[in-house]
Amino acid sequence: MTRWTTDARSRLERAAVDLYLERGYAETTVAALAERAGLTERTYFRHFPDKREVLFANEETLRAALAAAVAEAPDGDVRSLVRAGLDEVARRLQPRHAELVRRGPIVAGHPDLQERELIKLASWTTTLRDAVVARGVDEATAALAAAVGIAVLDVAARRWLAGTPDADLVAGLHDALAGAGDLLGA
Amino acid sequence: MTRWTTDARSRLERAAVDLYLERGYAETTVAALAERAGLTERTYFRHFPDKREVLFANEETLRAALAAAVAEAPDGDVRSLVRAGLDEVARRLQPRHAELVRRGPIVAGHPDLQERELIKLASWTTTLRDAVVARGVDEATAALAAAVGIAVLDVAARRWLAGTPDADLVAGLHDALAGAGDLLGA
DNA sequence: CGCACCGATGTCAGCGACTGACATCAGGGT
DNA sequence: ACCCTGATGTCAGTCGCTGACATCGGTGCG
Repeated sequence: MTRWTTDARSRLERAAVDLYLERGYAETTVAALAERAGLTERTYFRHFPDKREVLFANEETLRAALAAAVAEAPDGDVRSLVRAGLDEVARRLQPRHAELVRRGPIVAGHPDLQERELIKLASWTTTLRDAVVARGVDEATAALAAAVGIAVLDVAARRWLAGTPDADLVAGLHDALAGAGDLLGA
Repeated sequence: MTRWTTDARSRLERAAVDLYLERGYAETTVAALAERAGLTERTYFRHFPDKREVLFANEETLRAALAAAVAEAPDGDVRSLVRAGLDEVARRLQPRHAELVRRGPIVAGHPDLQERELIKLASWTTTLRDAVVARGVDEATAALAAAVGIAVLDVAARRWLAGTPDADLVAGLHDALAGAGDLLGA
């Protein structure tokens, strides 16, 4: 029983997706967004550092899960470490198909938002690299494996988002990894 | 003999690097940058769409060269097409080691600039993919090969920038490609 | 029970990135 | 000579974002 509703943050997230879809991202003012959530512009900026971040709030959770999965993976081989991490992310993405499909067009339509998405991906890459290094792999190998792994995950995820909601992302990821192996190894 | 010096654009580019290094990116005002170049803030924005782009002006040239290299590559195999593109970029990057090392810390210190750099990389990926598709490769394979190829190039380039100016980026790229093949194909 | 403190929010003023509209002015072509 | 073009300057305004300070219900402590 607090004075303020405790879901300010999620109200802002919903208001953002709604308004960005209704009026477009560029045409939506942070003030308008906050008002839709029953808050002030200033309060918005206490929850999110800028106008874009509201669309990427949960990515941090995925990053942590990625690191944890690598840390707890049973085997010490580079390939299986990376795969453990990627699989975990894929598993967690799977139930969010609808949400991501809804958010997709917003991001696709605005370079600013694409940039933000790309830097999240890049942070996954460094996270994955560091987690693999922590398991005893040398830096150079880890950096290469992480970069390639995340790149493949990205391709698989895009394919998955373009398909039906019940398509299996984990399976798609494995296909893509195999495909990449064919391309590079032949 | 025009009324205005024709090198306004390059003056802005030099002023930007200088000031971003002297005072820092965030602390540098576009107005100050333009003044250093003997111009007005408004004029700056007629040459570059925003405060960051001045640091990435020539990337477009590289993108075009990447597309051209793939289009003119002799062999039709996916691997050699991608490799032709990556090699061309690496070759053109080689002489720019000093410049890139100088620009590196600026970009590294500011997420905004990293984002811009990442979206340039992403545009290389789609360019490469489209160029490979134009050579008759199916879309899915091309997308995967382009994503992995650019990711490997990125890793190789970072390694190269961390080393001595005379290190061979093309050779480093080939090493990285081989390394990625080992990782995925084993 | 009262009170002092805390934490989420509101208010206000201000900076800087970016844009649209209009003015200026040398050079080039007619 | 004259008009037109293109790069620039000037001005006003919007919006993202921030620091400083005020507000006020809840919480815990005496």
